[in-house]
Amino acid sequence: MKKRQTKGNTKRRAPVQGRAKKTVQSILEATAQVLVKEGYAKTSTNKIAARAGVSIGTIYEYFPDKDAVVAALLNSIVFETVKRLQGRMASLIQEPLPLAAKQWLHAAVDLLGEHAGLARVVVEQIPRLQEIAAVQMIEKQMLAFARQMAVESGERYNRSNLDAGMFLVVTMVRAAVIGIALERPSHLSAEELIDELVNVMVGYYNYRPLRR
Amino acid sequence: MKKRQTKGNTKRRAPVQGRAKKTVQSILEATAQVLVKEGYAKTSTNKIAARAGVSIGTIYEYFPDKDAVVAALLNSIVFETVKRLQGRMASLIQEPLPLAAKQWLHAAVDLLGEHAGLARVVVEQIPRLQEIAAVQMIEKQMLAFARQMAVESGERYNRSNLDAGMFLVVTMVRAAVIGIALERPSHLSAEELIDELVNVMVGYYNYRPLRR
DNA sequence: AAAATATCTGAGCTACTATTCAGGTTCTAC
DNA sequence: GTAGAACCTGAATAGTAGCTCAGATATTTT
Repeated sequence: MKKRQTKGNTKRRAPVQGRAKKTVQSILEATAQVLVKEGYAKTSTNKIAARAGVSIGTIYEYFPDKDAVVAALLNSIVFETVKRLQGRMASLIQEPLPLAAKQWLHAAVDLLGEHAGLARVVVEQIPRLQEIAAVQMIEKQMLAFARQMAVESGERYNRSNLDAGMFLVVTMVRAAVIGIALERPSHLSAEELIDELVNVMVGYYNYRPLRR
Repeated sequence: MKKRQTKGNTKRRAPVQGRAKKTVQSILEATAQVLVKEGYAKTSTNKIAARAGVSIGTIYEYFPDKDAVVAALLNSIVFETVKRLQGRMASLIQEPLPLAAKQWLHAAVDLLGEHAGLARVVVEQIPRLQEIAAVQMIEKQMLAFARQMAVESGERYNRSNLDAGMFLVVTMVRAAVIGIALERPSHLSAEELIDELVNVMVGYYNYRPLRR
């Protein structure tokens, strides 16, 4: 079935003519649809080809394997969205931190919410998510925020618990954002959950343990 | 391949003789090994049977399908471990909360850490994890802690932000525990991460926003 | 318009997969 | 010791997976 060992031919043609670019685009769109409808495990290159209205061979003209198609889809969605939000993001740096954090969180929750069906599949079914470039990019932004909040919160941190704190903040905020966007109980609004999440963060950064 | 629709025959024999119980046990052990070695997607009933040294038919004598085998494995591990920790858990209720939380977190991190290889596969590759009884059981305990801490922390909460806070705490602590047990960078000890996690919680519960 | 290149097709190959079932073996109860 | 239940076997069924490749079609370059 697989031949993961003999990687050999990971390179494929890049589309150069207009029609080929459209073909690739339709493959990505079909991939999103099949993923949402069938889940990752039942998504096959044959189904993608059928839905895209292209022959199976065409997929392998541009992608070395199934995972490459999925990775390309995710990268295209995230990079496109990040580009759209870039302006808003840039202006955030000037604002007072809790407010900036709040807006960043809103943007992140919205991004996931817009593609909820796909995001659900991606988050809970796709293995090796961390290896995808687009995901790494977003986490890097989160880390920047976390570090800045820690720095501004003053002298409590030494080298070691700064690292620990940042690791936790990144891990926990990621989970919270995903939870708010995809698993939020209907009686809670994203708005109030984000407010409360900011409270968690501010509470933590303001907190001074009695003695260490 | 599958016939999820026509569920029909979900019932199988339960082992009654000693030899059958041993067989089932060896199937579960083999399942754990194959899962760790191959990952969920590449785990097949045939591989499990081969590793367990039983014929493929035997698996279907006791389990209706592949997922049932995996679910049985997880339930057996968690229930067994929970039973082992039951005494420790019970005595926790009396202790002051931050300390109790800390010990509970330690137990949870240890539990995952003891089965790290398997836990990694389970957490990142197994779909519909929430449906497994053993998982629900652990989350329920977590919720109990979160609620008690909120109650003891006094009058800040109204109905709505109490719910929001609990949702966040459960979501975030789950992610933190998994992260500490499975993705902890080597220069950070579980000990200090747990301490810092308790700080996050206590900081949050003590925090009083300026105005609402 | 011919040659070169890009694009696309789909039958076909191999390697699995989950699951069944007819029949054999071992145990337990009478 | 014999009937019947419990247990176990493994060839067989029917299906899907990923992926290749020889060749057809379309576009661009010369």
